[in-house]
Amino acid sequence: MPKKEISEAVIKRLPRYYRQLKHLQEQGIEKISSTKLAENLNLTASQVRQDFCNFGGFGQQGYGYDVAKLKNELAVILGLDKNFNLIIVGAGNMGRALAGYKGFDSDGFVISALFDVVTPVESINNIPLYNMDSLEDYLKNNNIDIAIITVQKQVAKQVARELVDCGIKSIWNFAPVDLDLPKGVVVENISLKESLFVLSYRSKNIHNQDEQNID
Amino acid sequence: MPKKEISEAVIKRLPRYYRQLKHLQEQGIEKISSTKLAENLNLTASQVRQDFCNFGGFGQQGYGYDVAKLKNELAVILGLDKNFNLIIVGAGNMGRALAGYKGFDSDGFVISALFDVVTPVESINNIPLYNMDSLEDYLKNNNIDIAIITVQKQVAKQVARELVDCGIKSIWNFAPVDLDLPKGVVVENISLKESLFVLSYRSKNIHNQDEQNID
DNA sequence: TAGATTGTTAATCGATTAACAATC
DNA sequence: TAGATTGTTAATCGATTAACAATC
Repeated sequence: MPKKEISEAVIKRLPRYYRQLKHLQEQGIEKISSTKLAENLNLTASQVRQDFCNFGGFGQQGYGYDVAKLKNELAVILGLDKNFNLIIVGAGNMGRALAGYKGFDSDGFVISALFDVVTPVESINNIPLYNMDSLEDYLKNNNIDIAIITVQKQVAKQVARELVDCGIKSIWNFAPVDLDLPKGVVVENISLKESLFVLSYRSKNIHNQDEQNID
Repeated sequence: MPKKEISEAVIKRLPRYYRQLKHLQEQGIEKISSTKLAENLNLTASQVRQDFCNFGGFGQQGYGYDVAKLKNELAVILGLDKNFNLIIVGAGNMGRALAGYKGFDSDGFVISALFDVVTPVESINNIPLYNMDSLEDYLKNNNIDIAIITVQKQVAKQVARELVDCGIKSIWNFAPVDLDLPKGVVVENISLKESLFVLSYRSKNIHNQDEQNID
Protein backbone atom coordinates (compact mmCIF):
# COMPACT_ATOMS: atom_id res chain seq x y z
CA MET A 1 0.00 0.00 0.00
CA PRO A 2 2.81 2.50 -0.51
CA LYS A 3 1.39 5.86 -1.66
CA LYS A 4 4.34 7.11 -3.69
CA GLU A 5 6.88 4.98 -5.41
CA ILE A 6 9.28 3.51 -2.87
CA SER A 7 12.88 3.92 -3.91
CA GLU A 8 15.26 1.03 -4.34
CA ALA A 9 17.42 2.41 -1.52
CA VAL A 10 14.52 2.24 0.93
CA ILE A 11 13.50 -1.26 -0.16
CA LYS A 12 17.01 -2.54 0.44
CA ARG A 13 16.93 -1.17 3.97
CA LEU A 14 13.65 -2.85 4.91
CA PRO A 15 15.10 -6.32 5.51
CA ARG A 16 17.83 -4.77 7.63
CA TYR A 17 15.26 -3.06 9.83
CA TYR A 18 13.34 -6.29 10.08
CA ARG A 19 16.38 -8.25 11.12
CA GLN A 20 17.34 -5.66 13.71
CA LEU A 21 13.82 -5.55 15.15
CA LYS A 22 13.82 -9.32 15.45
CA HIS A 23 17.14 -9.10 17.24
CA LEU A 24 15.83 -6.46 19.65
CA GLN A 25 12.76 -8.53 20.34
CA GLU A 26 14.88 -11.56 21.16
CA GLN A 27 16.71 -9.41 23.66
CA GLY A 28 13.44 -8.42 25.28
CA ILE A 29 13.63 -4.80 24.20
CA GLU A 30 10.13 -3.42 23.78
CA LYS A 31 10.60 0.08 22.45
CA ILE A 32 13.21 1.85 20.33
CA SER A 33 13.75 5.38 19.10
CA SER A 34 14.71 6.28 15.56
CA THR A 35 18.01 7.54 16.96
CA LYS A 36 18.90 4.20 18.53
CA LEU A 37 17.72 2.16 15.58
CA ALA A 38 19.75 4.37 13.27
CA GLU A 39 22.81 3.92 15.43
CA ASN A 40 22.48 0.15 15.30
CA LEU A 41 22.29 0.12 11.53
CA ASN A 42 24.72 2.91 10.66
CA LEU A 43 21.96 5.15 9.37
CA THR A 44 20.66 8.54 10.45
CA ALA A 45 17.57 9.06 12.58
CA SER A 46 16.04 11.17 9.82
CA GLN A 47 16.52 8.37 7.36
CA VAL A 48 14.83 5.88 9.65
CA ARG A 49 11.83 8.14 10.22
CA GLN A 50 11.58 9.02 6.55
CA ASP A 51 11.68 5.37 5.61
CA PHE A 52 8.84 4.39 7.91
CA CYS A 53 6.94 7.53 7.00
CA ASN A 54 6.82 6.18 3.44
CA PHE A 55 4.53 3.48 4.70
CA GLY A 56 2.49 5.65 7.00
CA GLY A 57 4.65 5.89 10.09
CA PHE A 58 4.40 3.39 12.91
CA GLY A 59 5.72 5.35 15.86
CA GLN A 60 4.35 7.47 18.63
CA GLN A 61 5.57 10.97 19.39
CA GLY A 62 7.44 11.24 22.63
CA TYR A 63 7.73 7.47 22.91
CA GLY A 64 9.39 5.97 19.87
CA TYR A 65 8.55 2.74 18.09
CA ASP A 66 7.03 -0.34 19.66
CA VAL A 67 9.42 -3.10 18.64
CA ALA A 68 6.83 -5.86 18.26
CA LYS A 69 4.43 -3.64 16.35
CA LEU A 70 7.09 -2.24 14.03
CA LYS A 71 8.43 -5.71 13.36
CA ASN A 72 4.99 -6.93 12.41
CA GLU A 73 4.36 -3.96 10.16
CA LEU A 74 7.64 -4.63 8.39
CA ALA A 75 6.73 -8.29 8.02
CA VAL A 76 3.52 -7.28 6.29
CA ILE A 77 5.30 -4.75 4.07
CA LEU A 78 7.86 -7.38 3.06
CA GLY A 79 5.17 -9.98 2.48
CA LEU A 80 6.46 -12.24 5.23
CA ASP A 81 2.98 -12.68 6.72
CA LYS A 82 2.25 -15.34 4.15
CA ASN A 83 4.02 -18.53 3.14
CA PHE A 84 5.96 -19.05 -0.07
CA ASN A 85 6.50 -22.28 -1.93
CA LEU A 86 9.82 -22.46 -3.72
CA ILE A 87 11.57 -24.78 -6.10
CA ILE A 88 15.25 -24.93 -6.90
CA VAL A 89 16.36 -25.48 -10.47
CA GLY A 90 19.92 -26.76 -10.56
CA ALA A 91 21.11 -29.22 -7.93
CA GLY A 92 24.78 -28.26 -8.02
CA ASN A 93 26.77 -26.93 -5.10
CA MET A 94 24.65 -23.87 -4.56
CA GLY A 95 21.32 -25.58 -5.17
CA ARG A 96 22.14 -28.28 -2.65
CA ALA A 97 23.42 -25.74 -0.14
CA LEU A 98 20.18 -23.80 -0.34
CA ALA A 99 18.17 -27.01 -0.07
CA GLY A 100 20.09 -27.83 3.07
CA TYR A 101 19.75 -24.44 4.70
CA LYS A 102 17.35 -24.63 7.61
CA GLY A 103 16.77 -20.94 8.15
CA PHE A 104 14.28 -20.19 5.39
CA ASP A 105 11.39 -22.14 6.86
CA SER A 106 11.03 -19.93 9.90
CA ASP A 107 10.22 -16.99 7.64
CA GLY A 108 7.69 -18.95 5.61
CA PHE A 109 9.88 -19.89 2.66
CA VAL A 110 9.36 -23.59 2.00
CA ILE A 111 11.44 -25.36 -0.62
CA SER A 112 9.31 -28.11 -2.06
CA ALA A 113 11.43 -29.62 -4.83
CA LEU A 114 14.74 -29.58 -6.67
CA PHE A 115 15.18 -30.10 -10.40
CA ASP A 116 18.21 -31.03 -12.45
CA VAL A 117 19.12 -32.80 -15.67
CA VAL A 118 20.84 -35.49 -13.66
CA THR A 119 19.16 -37.13 -10.68
CA PRO A 120 21.67 -39.41 -8.98
CA VAL A 121 19.65 -39.37 -5.75
CA GLU A 122 15.95 -39.26 -5.01
CA SER A 123 16.09 -36.44 -2.53
CA ILE A 124 18.43 -33.95 -0.94
CA ASN A 125 17.79 -33.10 2.65
CA ASN A 126 14.32 -34.62 2.38
CA ILE A 127 13.48 -32.41 -0.57
CA PRO A 128 12.67 -34.51 -3.64
CA LEU A 129 14.96 -34.21 -6.64
CA TYR A 130 13.22 -34.50 -10.01
CA ASN A 131 14.35 -34.52 -13.57
CA MET A 132 14.00 -31.29 -15.52
CA ASP A 133 11.61 -33.14 -17.84
CA SER A 134 8.96 -33.07 -15.17
CA LEU A 135 9.31 -29.37 -14.37
CA GLU A 136 6.36 -28.24 -16.46
CA ASP A 137 4.03 -30.86 -15.02
CA TYR A 138 5.17 -30.10 -11.51
CA LEU A 139 4.51 -26.40 -11.89
CA LYS A 140 1.11 -27.15 -13.37
CA ASN A 141 0.13 -29.26 -10.39
CA ASN A 142 1.72 -27.30 -7.60
CA ASN A 143 1.37 -23.74 -6.50
CA ILE A 144 4.92 -22.42 -6.65
CA ASP A 145 5.58 -18.79 -5.81
CA ILE A 146 9.31 -18.46 -6.35
CA ALA A 147 11.81 -20.34 -8.49
CA ILE A 148 15.48 -20.34 -7.54
CA ILE A 149 17.88 -20.57 -10.45
CA THR A 150 21.16 -22.25 -9.55
CA VAL A 151 22.06 -23.71 -12.91
CA GLN A 152 25.18 -22.89 -14.88
CA LYS A 153 25.22 -19.58 -16.68
CA GLN A 154 25.10 -21.18 -20.10
CA VAL A 155 21.58 -22.49 -19.54
CA ALA A 156 20.23 -19.90 -17.09
CA LYS A 157 18.42 -17.80 -19.66
CA GLN A 158 16.77 -20.85 -21.16
CA VAL A 159 15.69 -22.11 -17.75
CA ALA A 160 14.30 -18.69 -16.87
CA ARG A 161 12.27 -18.66 -20.08
CA GLU A 162 10.89 -22.10 -19.28
CA LEU A 163 9.93 -21.05 -15.76
CA VAL A 164 8.22 -17.89 -16.98
CA ASP A 165 6.37 -19.88 -19.63
CA CYS A 166 5.08 -22.11 -16.85
CA GLY A 167 3.74 -19.08 -15.02
CA ILE A 168 6.51 -18.33 -12.52
CA LYS A 169 6.40 -14.67 -11.52
CA SER A 170 9.33 -14.43 -9.10
CA ILE A 171 12.89 -15.59 -9.69
CA TRP A 172 15.81 -15.69 -7.30
CA ASN A 173 18.74 -15.86 -9.66
CA PHE A 174 22.17 -17.13 -8.65
CA ALA A 175 23.50 -17.49 -12.19
CA PRO A 176 25.87 -14.73 -13.28
CA VAL A 177 23.75 -13.55 -16.20
CA ASP A 178 21.26 -10.74 -16.66
CA LEU A 179 17.93 -12.38 -17.21
CA ASP A 180 15.76 -10.02 -19.13
CA LEU A 181 12.30 -11.05 -18.22
CA PRO A 182 8.88 -9.87 -19.34
CA LYS A 183 7.02 -7.24 -17.37
CA GLY A 184 5.25 -8.61 -14.36
CA VAL A 185 8.07 -11.01 -13.51
CA VAL A 186 10.33 -9.94 -10.67
CA VAL A 187 13.90 -11.03 -10.22
CA GLU A 188 16.49 -10.64 -7.51
CA ASN A 189 20.06 -11.53 -8.25
CA ILE A 190 22.71 -12.96 -5.99
CA SER A 191 25.97 -12.44 -7.75
CA LEU A 192 28.75 -14.02 -5.75
CA LYS A 193 31.52 -13.02 -8.09
CA GLU A 194 30.42 -9.40 -8.28
CA SER A 195 30.38 -9.28 -4.51
CA LEU A 196 33.83 -10.84 -4.34
CA PHE A 197 35.14 -8.35 -6.91
CA VAL A 198 33.80 -5.47 -4.86
CA LEU A 199 35.64 -6.90 -1.87
CA SER A 200 38.77 -7.15 -3.98
CA TYR A 201 38.37 -3.50 -4.99
CA ARG A 202 37.93 -2.44 -1.38
CA SER A 203 40.99 -4.44 -0.33
CA LYS A 204 43.02 -2.47 -2.83
CA ASN A 205 41.59 0.86 -1.82
CA ILE A 206 41.50 0.85 1.93
CA HIS A 207 40.07 4.23 2.81
CA ASN A 208 36.65 5.57 3.78
CA GLN A 209 36.54 2.80 6.31
CA ASP A 210 34.34 5.04 8.47
CA GLU A 211 31.11 3.76 7.01
CA GLN A 212 30.86 0.03 7.46
CA ASN A 213 28.27 -2.66 6.95
CA ILE A 214 26.33 -0.51 4.58
CA ASP A 215 25.05 -3.27 2.38
CA MET B 1 44.61 5.50 -8.11
CA PRO B 2 41.23 7.20 -8.17
CA LYS B 3 41.60 10.98 -7.83
CA LYS B 4 38.36 11.77 -6.02
CA GLU B 5 36.47 9.42 -3.77
CA ILE B 6 34.67 6.82 -5.85
CA SER B 7 31.05 6.43 -4.82
CA GLU B 8 29.55 3.15 -3.70
CA ALA B 9 27.20 3.24 -6.67
CA VAL B 10 30.10 3.34 -9.11
CA ILE B 11 32.01 0.59 -7.33
CA LYS B 12 29.02 -1.72 -7.53
CA ARG B 13 28.83 -1.19 -11.27
CA LEU B 14 32.48 -2.04 -11.92
CA PRO B 15 32.06 -5.83 -11.71
CA ARG B 16 29.09 -5.61 -14.03
CA TYR B 17 31.15 -3.77 -16.63
CA TYR B 18 33.90 -6.31 -16.23
CA ARG B 19 31.55 -9.23 -16.73
CA GLN B 20 29.99 -7.62 -19.80
CA LEU B 21 33.39 -6.85 -21.31
CA LYS B 22 34.45 -10.44 -20.80
CA HIS B 23 31.27 -11.57 -22.48
CA LEU B 24 31.85 -9.24 -25.45
CA GLN B 25 35.39 -10.47 -25.77
CA GLU B 26 34.22 -14.08 -25.85
CA GLN B 27 31.95 -13.12 -28.71
CA GLY B 28 34.88 -11.65 -30.59
CA ILE B 29 33.64 -8.06 -30.31
CA GLU B 30 36.62 -5.70 -30.31
CA LYS B 31 35.15 -2.27 -29.76
CA ILE B 32 32.09 -0.89 -28.01
CA SER B 33 30.55 2.54 -27.56
CA SER B 34 29.26 3.90 -24.27
CA THR B 35 25.78 3.86 -25.80
CA LYS B 36 25.91 0.14 -26.60
CA LEU B 37 27.50 -0.81 -23.31
CA ALA B 38 24.88 1.20 -21.45
CA GLU B 39 22.14 -0.54 -23.39
CA ASN B 40 23.50 -3.96 -22.46
CA LEU B 41 23.57 -3.11 -18.76
CA ASN B 42 20.44 -0.98 -18.45
CA LEU B 43 22.42 2.17 -17.75
CA THR B 44 22.77 5.47 -19.59
CA ALA B 45 25.66 6.34 -21.88
CA SER B 46 26.44 9.34 -19.68
CA GLN B 47 26.68 7.12 -16.66
CA VAL B 48 29.07 4.77 -18.41
CA ARG B 49 31.34 7.59 -19.56
CA GLN B 50 31.22 9.28 -16.17
CA ASP B 51 32.11 6.03 -14.45
CA PHE B 52 35.18 5.42 -16.58
CA CYS B 53 36.11 9.08 -16.43
CA ASN B 54 36.47 8.62 -12.66
CA PHE B 55 39.48 6.45 -13.38
CA GLY B 56 40.91 8.54 -16.16
CA GLY B 57 38.84 7.49 -19.17
CA PHE B 58 39.87 4.62 -21.37
CA GLY B 59 38.16 5.45 -24.64
CA GLN B 60 38.99 7.23 -27.83
CA GLN B 61 36.87 9.99 -29.31
CA GLY B 62 35.12 9.01 -32.48
CA TYR B 63 35.85 5.34 -31.90
CA GLY B 64 34.60 4.14 -28.56
CA TYR B 65 36.25 1.73 -26.15
CA ASP B 66 38.60 -1.07 -27.06
CA VAL B 67 37.05 -4.11 -25.40
CA ALA B 68 40.29 -5.89 -24.50
CA LYS B 69 41.90 -2.72 -23.19
CA LEU B 70 38.89 -1.64 -21.15
CA LYS B 71 38.55 -5.12 -19.69
CA ASN B 72 42.17 -5.10 -18.61
CA GLU B 73 41.86 -1.64 -17.08
CA LEU B 74 38.84 -2.81 -15.10
CA ALA B 75 40.72 -5.90 -13.98
CA VAL B 76 43.47 -3.68 -12.60
CA ILE B 77 40.97 -1.33 -10.95
CA LEU B 78 39.22 -4.28 -9.31
CA GLY B 79 42.52 -5.82 -8.27
CA LEU B 80 42.01 -8.90 -10.41
CA ASP B 81 45.49 -8.67 -11.85
CA LYS B 82 46.86 -10.39 -8.80
CA ASN B 83 46.02 -13.64 -7.06
CA PHE B 84 44.21 -13.98 -3.75
CA ASN B 85 44.52 -16.74 -1.22
CA LEU B 86 41.32 -17.43 0.66
CA ILE B 87 40.22 -19.58 3.54
CA ILE B 88 36.69 -20.56 4.46
CA VAL B 89 35.68 -20.61 8.11
CA GLY B 90 32.60 -22.76 8.58
CA ALA B 91 32.23 -25.97 6.60
CA GLY B 92 28.45 -26.07 6.59
CA ASN B 93 26.24 -26.04 3.52
CA MET B 94 27.46 -22.70 2.25
CA GLY B 95 31.10 -23.24 3.11
CA ARG B 96 31.16 -26.54 1.28
CA ALA B 97 29.29 -25.07 -1.68
CA LEU B 98 31.86 -22.30 -2.02
CA ALA B 99 34.68 -24.81 -1.65
CA GLY B 100 33.16 -26.79 -4.47
CA TYR B 101 32.62 -23.90 -6.80
CA LYS B 102 35.06 -24.05 -9.70
CA GLY B 103 34.58 -20.53 -11.01
CA PHE B 104 36.70 -18.53 -8.58
CA ASP B 105 40.07 -19.89 -9.69
CA SER B 106 39.89 -18.39 -13.15
CA ASP B 107 39.80 -14.92 -11.61
CA GLY B 108 42.69 -15.61 -9.27
CA PHE B 109 40.77 -16.45 -6.11
CA VAL B 110 42.25 -19.62 -4.70
CA ILE B 111 40.69 -21.28 -1.68
CA SER B 112 43.45 -22.95 0.26
CA ALA B 113 41.73 -24.33 3.37
CA LEU B 114 38.49 -24.83 5.26
CA PHE B 115 38.08 -24.60 9.02
CA ASP B 116 35.37 -25.88 11.30
CA VAL B 117 34.88 -27.06 14.87
CA VAL B 118 34.05 -30.51 13.55
CA THR B 119 36.21 -32.22 10.95
CA PRO B 120 34.49 -35.44 9.88
CA VAL B 121 36.51 -35.55 6.66
CA GLU B 122 40.05 -34.55 5.78
CA SER B 123 39.22 -32.50 2.75
CA ILE B 124 36.34 -31.18 0.74
CA ASN B 125 36.84 -31.01 -2.97
CA ASN B 126 40.58 -31.40 -2.48
CA ILE B 127 40.67 -28.46 -0.11
CA PRO B 128 41.95 -29.51 3.31
CA LEU B 129 39.55 -29.20 6.25
CA TYR B 130 41.21 -28.26 9.53
CA ASN B 131 40.00 -27.80 13.05
CA MET B 132 39.39 -24.27 14.25
CA ASP B 133 42.12 -24.84 16.83
CA SER B 134 44.73 -24.63 14.12
CA LEU B 135 43.38 -21.44 12.56
CA GLU B 136 45.84 -19.10 14.24
CA ASP B 137 48.85 -21.21 13.34
CA TYR B 138 47.66 -21.60 9.80
CA LEU B 139 47.24 -17.87 9.34
CA LYS B 140 50.67 -17.30 10.83
CA ASN B 141 52.31 -19.66 8.38
CA ASN B 142 50.32 -18.87 5.26
CA ASN B 143 49.71 -15.68 3.41
CA ILE B 144 45.94 -15.40 3.36
CA ASP B 145 44.31 -12.37 1.76
CA ILE B 146 40.63 -12.99 2.33
CA ALA B 147 38.67 -14.97 4.91
CA ILE B 148 35.18 -16.19 4.08
CA ILE B 149 32.85 -16.45 7.07
CA THR B 150 30.20 -19.11 6.65
CA VAL B 151 29.64 -20.00 10.28
CA GLN B 152 26.35 -19.65 12.12
CA LYS B 153 25.34 -16.18 13.14
CA GLN B 154 25.79 -16.91 16.83
CA VAL B 155 29.55 -17.27 16.46
CA ALA B 156 30.19 -15.02 13.47
CA LYS B 157 31.28 -11.99 15.46
CA GLN B 158 33.66 -14.06 17.54
CA VAL B 159 35.15 -15.67 14.45
CA ALA B 160 35.55 -12.27 12.80
CA ARG B 161 37.40 -10.99 15.86
CA GLU B 162 39.70 -13.99 15.79
CA LEU B 163 40.45 -13.51 12.11
CA VAL B 164 41.17 -9.83 12.55
CA ASP B 165 43.42 -10.60 15.51
CA CYS B 166 45.35 -12.91 13.24
CA GLY B 167 45.86 -10.12 10.76
CA ILE B 168 43.08 -10.73 8.24
CA LYS B 169 42.21 -7.49 6.46
CA SER B 170 39.39 -8.61 4.13
CA ILE B 171 36.30 -10.56 5.06
CA TRP B 172 33.59 -11.97 2.84
CA ASN B 173 30.76 -12.45 5.28
CA PHE B 174 27.84 -14.81 4.69
CA ALA B 175 26.54 -14.74 8.26
CA PRO B 176 23.47 -12.57 8.79
CA VAL B 177 25.08 -10.24 11.31
CA ASP B 178 26.68 -6.82 11.09
CA LEU B 179 30.32 -7.32 11.88
CA ASP B 180 31.70 -4.08 13.15
CA LEU B 181 35.33 -4.27 12.39
CA PRO B 182 38.23 -1.98 13.12
CA LYS B 183 39.38 0.55 10.55
CA GLY B 184 41.54 -0.90 7.89
CA VAL B 185 39.53 -4.10 7.66
CA VAL B 186 37.15 -4.34 4.73
CA VAL B 187 34.04 -6.46 4.63
CA GLU B 188 31.54 -7.40 1.98
CA ASN B 189 28.33 -9.07 3.01
CA ILE B 190 26.25 -11.63 1.20
CA SER B 191 22.92 -11.67 2.89
CA LEU B 192 20.75 -14.37 1.39
CA LYS B 193 17.74 -13.68 3.52
CA GLU B 194 17.80 -9.96 2.90
CA SER B 195 17.91 -10.66 -0.80
CA LEU B 196 15.03 -13.11 -0.52
CA PHE B 197 13.01 -10.58 1.48
CA VAL B 198 13.54 -7.96 -1.19
CA LEU B 199 12.27 -10.47 -3.73
CA SER B 200 9.28 -11.10 -1.52
CA TYR B 201 8.62 -7.36 -1.35
CA ARG B 202 8.84 -7.04 -5.11
CA SER B 203 6.50 -9.99 -5.61
CA LYS B 204 3.93 -8.16 -3.52
CA ASN B 205 4.40 -4.88 -5.29
CA ILE B 206 4.60 -5.69 -8.94
CA HIS B 207 5.02 -2.33 -10.58
CA ASN B 208 7.95 -0.30 -11.88
CA GLN B 209 8.94 -3.40 -13.76
CA ASP B 210 10.39 -1.14 -16.44
CA GLU B 211 13.85 -1.13 -14.88
CA GLN B 212 15.11 -4.66 -14.60
CA ASN B 213 18.35 -6.35 -13.67
CA ILE B 214 19.51 -3.30 -11.83
CA ASP B 215 21.48 -5.10 -9.22
C1' DT C 1 37.16 16.63 -44.37
C1' DA C 2 32.82 14.80 -42.18
C1' DG C 3 31.02 11.69 -38.81
C1' DA C 4 31.29 9.60 -34.58
C1' DT C 5 31.98 9.37 -29.97
C1' DT C 6 34.58 10.46 -26.01
C1' DG C 7 35.76 13.36 -21.77
C1' DT C 8 33.98 16.70 -18.99
C1' DT C 9 31.31 20.63 -17.45
C1' DA C 10 26.69 22.21 -16.26
C1' DA C 11 21.77 21.17 -15.17
C1' DT C 12 18.57 18.21 -13.13
C1' DC C 13 16.78 15.08 -10.25
C1' DG C 14 16.30 12.38 -6.19
C1' DA C 15 17.95 10.85 -1.76
C1' DT C 16 19.71 12.22 2.54
C1' DT C 17 19.87 15.44 6.20
C1' DA C 18 18.19 19.15 9.05
C1' DA C 19 14.66 21.45 11.34
C1' DC C 20 10.64 21.92 13.83
C1' DA C 21 5.68 21.83 14.76
C1' DA C 22 2.65 18.28 16.45
C1' DT C 23 1.68 15.39 20.12
C1' DC C 24 2.20 11.59 23.20
C1' DT D 1 2.89 20.32 32.59
C1' DA D 2 7.65 19.38 30.76
C1' DG D 3 10.38 16.25 28.10
C1' DA D 4 10.87 13.30 24.44
C1' DT D 5 10.38 11.88 20.01
C1' DT D 6 7.72 11.33 16.00
C1' DG D 7 5.93 12.80 11.27
C1' DT D 8 6.75 15.81 7.77
C1' DT D 9 8.29 19.91 5.35
C1' DA D 10 12.34 22.40 3.71
C1' DA D 11 17.38 22.56 2.73
C1' DT D 12 21.34 20.22 1.27
C1' DC D 13 24.01 17.15 -0.90
C1' DG D 14 25.35 13.89 -4.31
C1' DA D 15 24.32 11.05 -8.25
C1' DT D 16 22.39 10.89 -12.71
C1' DT D 17 21.44 13.07 -16.96
C1' DA D 18 22.13 16.37 -20.60
C1' DA D 19 24.95 19.01 -23.44
C1' DC D 20 28.75 20.03 -26.09
C1' DA D 21 33.57 21.13 -27.14
C1' DA D 22 37.52 18.28 -28.12
C1' DT D 23 39.36 15.04 -31.09
C1' DC D 24 40.04 10.68 -33.27
